[in-house]
Amino acid sequence: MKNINIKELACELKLSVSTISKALHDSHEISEHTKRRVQETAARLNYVPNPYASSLRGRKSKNIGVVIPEVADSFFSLAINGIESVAKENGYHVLICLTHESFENEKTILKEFQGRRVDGVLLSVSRETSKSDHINELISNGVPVVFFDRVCDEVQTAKITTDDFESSYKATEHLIHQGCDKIAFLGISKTLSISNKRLEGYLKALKEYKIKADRKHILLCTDDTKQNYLLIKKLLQQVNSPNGIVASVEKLTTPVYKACVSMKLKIPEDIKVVCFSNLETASILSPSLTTITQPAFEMGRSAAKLLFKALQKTNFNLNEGSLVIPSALVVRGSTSKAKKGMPVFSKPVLQ
Amino acid sequence: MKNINIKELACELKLSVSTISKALHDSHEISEHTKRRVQETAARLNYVPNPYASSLRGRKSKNIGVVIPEVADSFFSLAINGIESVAKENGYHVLICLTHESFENEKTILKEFQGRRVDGVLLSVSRETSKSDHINELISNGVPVVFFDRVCDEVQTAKITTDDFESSYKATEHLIHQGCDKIAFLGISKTLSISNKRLEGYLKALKEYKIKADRKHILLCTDDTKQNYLLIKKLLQQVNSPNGIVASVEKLTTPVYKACVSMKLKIPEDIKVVCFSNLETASILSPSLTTITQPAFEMGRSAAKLLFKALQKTNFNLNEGSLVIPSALVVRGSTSKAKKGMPVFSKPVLQ
DNA sequence: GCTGATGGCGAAAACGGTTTCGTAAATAAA
DNA sequence: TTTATTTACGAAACCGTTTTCGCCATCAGC
Repeated sequence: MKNINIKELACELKLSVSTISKALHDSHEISEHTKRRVQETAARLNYVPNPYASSLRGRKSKNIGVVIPEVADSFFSLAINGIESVAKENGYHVLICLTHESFENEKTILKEFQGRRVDGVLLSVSRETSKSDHINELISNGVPVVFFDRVCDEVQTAKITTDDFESSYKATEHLIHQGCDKIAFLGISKTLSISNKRLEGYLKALKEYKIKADRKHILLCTDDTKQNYLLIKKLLQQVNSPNGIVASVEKLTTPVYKACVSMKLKIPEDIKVVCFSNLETASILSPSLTTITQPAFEMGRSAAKLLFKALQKTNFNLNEGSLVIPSALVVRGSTSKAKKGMPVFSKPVLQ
Repeated sequence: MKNINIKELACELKLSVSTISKALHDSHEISEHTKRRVQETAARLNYVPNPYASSLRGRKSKNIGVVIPEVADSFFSLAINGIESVAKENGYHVLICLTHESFENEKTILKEFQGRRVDGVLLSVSRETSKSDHINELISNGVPVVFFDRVCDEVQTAKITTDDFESSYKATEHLIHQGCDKIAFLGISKTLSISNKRLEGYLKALKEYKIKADRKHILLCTDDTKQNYLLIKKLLQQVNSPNGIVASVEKLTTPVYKACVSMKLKIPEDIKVVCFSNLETASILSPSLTTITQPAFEMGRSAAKLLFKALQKTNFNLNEGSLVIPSALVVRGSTSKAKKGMPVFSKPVLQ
């Protein structure tokens, strides 16, 4: 059925446009009788308000922007689920914008958001992002921003993160306890908050256990899976080849496993692997993967909740809303000391 | 820097609002000199046009809606990548709406879209969707809809699908060739297009190879992973337990593998598994998973391209744009006849 | 019977752009 | 020189809502 606008609806009901609008918003100015009449006729004639007219007048779009590096990643897709659940509760829509890990893309997107296409932004920065002017400008233009996972420390706003440092420390410590003494760390960025904190946690653990950190064991991966595979393979070919790997992001899982297969290294006998990952399939990998599982859904939810608080109360101070939600180390086969019924190739060196 | 509107910009330049608007849209009515002046000042004063004002007047939102059951799924997240790439090329934004497989949610979302929040819709219906009035109403209100993957046959519009019937046939045939004679099919809906076509392909293969279809081997799974696990376990416990499984959606992978582990059934020795899936980790599962890999990215791109064609040409007939993009059967360990160095427990029955 | 509240509604101004139409000056054609 | 055309711009309508303000009627209080 053809859709009408408020003017036609007013005409049909022989009421003014303003009365219709008020009736549909349940205003106290309008009698119950009229409200019912309006609502019934609106439903009958298939009236759906034009959101742009409302947004223009009301200065709010009922959209929030979610700016993330990519969507084909368990962490981000679970976070989206969390965000969407809160958005829905608040009658909001979710605009997903992908930076594809490009700083330029991120700048372009945030610039556009200054036009008020969205009322607020949930942001997980690209791995190229090291400056934050574009974010501060958005905020200074009145669009609240809440970071989640990948933050810019110098921006004064709420940040929902997980305990990157501690969990990376735990992951590394776990590898050490399992007998690794040459542990590699796979990062994805020199500037990215999470990558650095995870690196620091790793280094702290090495230091604590008196293991000398080796520059050659710290690998900076790229955005390309194929290339990462080659880089990891090269890592495994070097003279002092590692017997443990901490992979700081999920997308490195497949290249790590494949590189090991190609190098005929058995996990966990020859090399043990732990990965920051939310892959549902971690438990059915060959071998099952020990992971640092991030609270992706909760992080999305918390970030969105905070954003909506800021949108509701004008004087809400986002600086005080930051939250750290702990990740969990889930120990599985890829770091076990010896696989049942299988020969042990690597000797535990510590413990 | 504080953001200004077109009126203030006009004031600053001592020009009229209409001249500014035209200059920024590179209208022939405006002199090159003025255009440059306007563009420079606009950039300097940080002018970002309000999209709602434009949308209201111009009757287009520069948004497309993507309505899908869920986002934490490789197929859909890859499809989103494809969609987003095309949207970006066209200067559009992507509004992601999740139905969570609920028909009611789907109806609510499409109803809202009648308000013109989006210029067009890419839709993959929920598994509960069996009627299509809500879709037809949206279309009859002038919002073009392109289906992808999960379609409603009776709706007259473009559909981008993959060869569900054929690939399911191939998957089943492959299992038969590998020696399975009791093959189970795991579906997710009685009404869903893909589920039914895949079921038919499966049945066709059984018939072709003179294998009697067994009602007890056709399982309707739910939306809950835990429950699916239990259902599959029950399937494997029955008297005439299957020695092959065709799982029609990706999310069934984990429960299938876990159910097999719990039943102490070895894949592929005791039971072979093929799954419709775009999981990147398929190749590193234990054992690696034979998949029907759908062209998710391409399907997203094609659907989006078609939608934009319809948005550009007013008389474009979407009925003629339908496309079937073939899936690929990628044979891996979960269906191999015998694993190297491992005893073969199940005997090939056919061939 | 007069004043002050109150309840129920309508007219009109916003919101910030785009687009149509008009017009003055400059240029070209006659 | 006169007329037609082109160039470059401005005024104002318009998109569909929301919201402010004003109005009239009714009613209570005195």
